[in-house]
Amino acid sequence: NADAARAAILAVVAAIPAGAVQSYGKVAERAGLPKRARLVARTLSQLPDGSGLPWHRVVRAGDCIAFAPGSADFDRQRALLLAEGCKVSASGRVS
DNA sequence: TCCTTGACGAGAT
DNA sequence: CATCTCGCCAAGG
Repeated sequence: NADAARAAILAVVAAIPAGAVQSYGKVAERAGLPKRARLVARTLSQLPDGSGLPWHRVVRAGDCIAFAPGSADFDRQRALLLAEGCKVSASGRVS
């Protein structure tokens, strides 16, 4: 049943509107997997490049980017968010 | 099988 | 704010 959970998570992520963000915990909750934020994170981490999914709209609780500021991943995600109109501080907080 | 590691989260200090 | 402590749980060693 791990596949069903994975599919549910991807579906929820795909449904996040451009310009908005959702926390790992919220995504898990909406996917019917309460208390499974880590599973969401793990699932996204294994996403192949160019999967088409808006993985960058998923952030930590409190709306901050999950990667370390300065890391390549952090910069990638920040750029994608800024590109669709989100305000993201240098520290990674999103509004 | 046990132990360690995380794109995590909430609460207490 | 910055740390810590727990709870959670799939993977990989």
